[in-house]
Amino acid sequence: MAGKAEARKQQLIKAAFEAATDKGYEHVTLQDIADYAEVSKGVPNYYFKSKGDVFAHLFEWLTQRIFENERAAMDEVETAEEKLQAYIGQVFISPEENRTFYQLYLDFLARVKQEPAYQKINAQFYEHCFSIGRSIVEQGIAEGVYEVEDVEQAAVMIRTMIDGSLLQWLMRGEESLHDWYRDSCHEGIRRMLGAK
Amino acid sequence: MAGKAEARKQQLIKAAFEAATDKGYEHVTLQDIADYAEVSKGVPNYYFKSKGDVFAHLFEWLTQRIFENERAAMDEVETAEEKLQAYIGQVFISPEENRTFYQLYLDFLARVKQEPAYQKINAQFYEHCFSIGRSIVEQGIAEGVYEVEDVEQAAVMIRTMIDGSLLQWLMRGEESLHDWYRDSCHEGIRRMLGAK
DNA sequence: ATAAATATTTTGACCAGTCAGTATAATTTT
DNA sequence: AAAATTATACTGACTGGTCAAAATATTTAT
Repeated sequence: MAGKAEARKQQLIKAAFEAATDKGYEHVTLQDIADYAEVSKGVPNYYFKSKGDVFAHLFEWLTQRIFENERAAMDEVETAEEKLQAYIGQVFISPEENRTFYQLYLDFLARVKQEPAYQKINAQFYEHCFSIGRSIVEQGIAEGVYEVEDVEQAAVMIRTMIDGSLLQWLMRGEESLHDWYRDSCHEGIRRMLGAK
Repeated sequence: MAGKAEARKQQLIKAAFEAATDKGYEHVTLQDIADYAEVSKGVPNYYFKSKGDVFAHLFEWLTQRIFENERAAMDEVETAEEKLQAYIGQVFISPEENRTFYQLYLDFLARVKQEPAYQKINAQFYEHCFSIGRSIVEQGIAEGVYEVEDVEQAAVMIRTMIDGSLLQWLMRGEESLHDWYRDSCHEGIRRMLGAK
């Protein structure tokens, strides 16, 4: 039963996610992961090489999920401007989800330097983000609504703006600024792209 | 000898900074701080309430120092465009310094949620950053080189862009992209400000 | 089909190591 | 000598990982 083992792993990753959301990344112990998954202490180490291995898989799951949601939101609409709006809208999905997901993402980022595995996962995530940016910019140029010299630069800067905005919103801890950051980010990106 | 105690504290903060740079924030122990300061284990606890207290002071020192350097760089020049360039130039001071300082700053950011004291220190830092942004934007408008509707929004977005760029550069781990991110960030901000 | 044998998964006690903080002793300063 | 400062030994709590035994599932033999 290979599927069974995979399901267990998923269960443990989910448990680690919930534990991290509740207690904060750095305070999660193997015991916590086991408790949240309602299994005994030995199980995480049976399915994963180590605690760090559990978190690496969680990081992968997290970034994959964020990316897929963003991509899916964009696929719902047609024009470049609509796609940008859908993208931003999905990124700034809600204060609750953003707090949970982005705080954990930030915890991972802080450890990228120490964990080569994390760096690779994040590089993949960035690549996905850049591909989203590129497709919006290229389409926008084709539609004649954007005007940029360097598509790659614009694609990268879109994500820069998004991460900077989310980070700042999260750090300021003011729930109510969520809409403001979403709109400011959106507006800033449009100005950067020379939107008509 | 009040000055003596203050000097000792400074020595311990510096030691914590060096230890964190070498071993990574989360791996620094009280023993490390003592070792780097070349004192014995009991000393940090004599001058600070706890290890967390040492780090809180380090965080304050770090953000204060970053801000003062930025402000000083700007004061060297006259026009808004020059000030923006000086600001960006100081932010992207060098790959080595950026890696050290910004990695540690990131470690702190990841813990802002858990530590109310950190949140306050960072709020103060942001306030300083925004004041820099405001002064550049206001002067630029007065000089007729920038054109923005909302000064406060522009000021905040400048820092958003900077933090996003530094974060991404740091995460990608490609030393050589440093100049590229500096220039892209600069260019992006100028476009955002509607620079002539 | 049933029982025995084998393989897989789960349990939880345990170990070895770490570390923050404390207590007390020694030393230096005033 | 008294007070302030520093050194050192110690404690108590905690954690990641191990492992032998138990439970459960799967396969094989009768």
